[in-house]
Amino acid sequence: MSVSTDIRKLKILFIATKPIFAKMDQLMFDRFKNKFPLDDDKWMQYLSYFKRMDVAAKTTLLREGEIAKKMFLVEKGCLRAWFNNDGKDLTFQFFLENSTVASLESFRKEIPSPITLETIEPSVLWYAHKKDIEKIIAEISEVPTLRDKFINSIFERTFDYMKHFFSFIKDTPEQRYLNLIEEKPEIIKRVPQHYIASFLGISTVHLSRIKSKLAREKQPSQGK
Amino acid sequence: MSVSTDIRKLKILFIATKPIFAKMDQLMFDRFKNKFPLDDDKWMQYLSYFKRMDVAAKTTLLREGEIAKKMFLVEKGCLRAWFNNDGKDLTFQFFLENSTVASLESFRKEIPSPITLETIEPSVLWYAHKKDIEKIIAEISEVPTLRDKFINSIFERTFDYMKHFFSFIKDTPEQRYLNLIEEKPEIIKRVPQHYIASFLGISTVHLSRIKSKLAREKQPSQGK
DNA sequence: TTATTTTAATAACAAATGTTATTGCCCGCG
DNA sequence: CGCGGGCAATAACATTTGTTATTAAAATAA
Repeated sequence: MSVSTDIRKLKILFIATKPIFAKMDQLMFDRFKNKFPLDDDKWMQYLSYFKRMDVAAKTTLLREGEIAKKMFLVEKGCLRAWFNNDGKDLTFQFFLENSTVASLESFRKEIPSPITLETIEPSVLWYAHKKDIEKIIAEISEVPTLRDKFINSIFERTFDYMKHFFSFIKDTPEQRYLNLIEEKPEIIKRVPQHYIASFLGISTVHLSRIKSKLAREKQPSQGK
Repeated sequence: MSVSTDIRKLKILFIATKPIFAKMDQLMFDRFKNKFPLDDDKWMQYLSYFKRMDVAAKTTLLREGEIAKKMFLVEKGCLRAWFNNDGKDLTFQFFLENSTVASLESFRKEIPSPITLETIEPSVLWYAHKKDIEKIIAEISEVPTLRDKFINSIFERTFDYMKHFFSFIKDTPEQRYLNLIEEKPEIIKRVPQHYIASFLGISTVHLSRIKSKLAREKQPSQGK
């Protein structure tokens, strides 16, 4: 259980990914612009920074200890961020379509990443290198309205983490599970349960118990 | 227990505070500059935005539901941020000397604050109004180096919340308590234990148990 | 000082949660 | 197809944690 860093996790980026230098389609283009709100002209300049990659499930994109040099955007698929604690694989975040993905602290400070990034489903990602992302951010930062939008997005992330932390001091695990169903139903549907358990801060057994309890409460009478 | 929003909590700012329009001293000046890194000239322009206030312990600076229009800096004293959940008073953050204090989400988005800000000790604070803080931030944002520093500080806050959240999925309450002793020993010394308990996500009784267990382990033999 | 209120420790009991082990299902791979 | 591994449900038991109540100490106010 603490032994097996299994073989799939050892696949390295350039082995697993076979980058495909496809053209970014309109949908993806719009998503990027939402994250990095430059106008179209500027964008055309920068599009070449981004490369598409097609990866299998359980592919590691960044390993704990490495320094994050790329930022990813999810066109299709599902990822998780996790760290190892005492032999246990603890998942603390999920990423679905339209998310930007990076080991944020490693990316910004160029320190070894405390976390691992890994696909859960086969995924289509776009990535760019830190240097190039920084060029875009620098450009954004010169325009007051864009800059505000960018800064807002950072604050929003902070608020998200705050709220998640709040739920650990105010909610029971059952309530946290219900919140997740309410707020991110896609996660429940697409992510294996044992990953969700660690995200909620409980054991897999306990999550299973919560589910069966909820199921029981919902249909107290279910004649044969 | 859930009933008493006692009288002291109802003291309102301008009753409790008696603003003293003192001159900001050199130490405080330096602290501000650390948070809002403008050069001295600019600072002189802005100093008048800040007002000093002297408040008693248990004074409410911002009540849940109000919109935050001020940001505070702590010259001396200790504050906490808390919210009410199901009749329980849950503390999620402490502020000591040299902290900036605000209901961040309320301050930025001008929405009712989900939290209450309250002094724990008699405190000396400096505050400025949102409009004025925004002027300073706008100015900072025009200078690339200062802007980077500012953005970094936002990220740092995000990382702090992330790490605190991590500790809820990887550590036992006992370990979280030990971490707090290690990382913020001042908090342990100055903050009543029942506030620390909710910060750690446990009951007061349980924190008390943890403490006595640790004390027991430390001195297994303590002859008469 | 005396009287109140706040805070902390402890015990006793109840409830929640973790651990380990077992079983069965499902799915991808040979 | 059939096999093996990953995944989920469940049971049984151990441990942790919460709740309520009691008491004492400490801080604060009158």
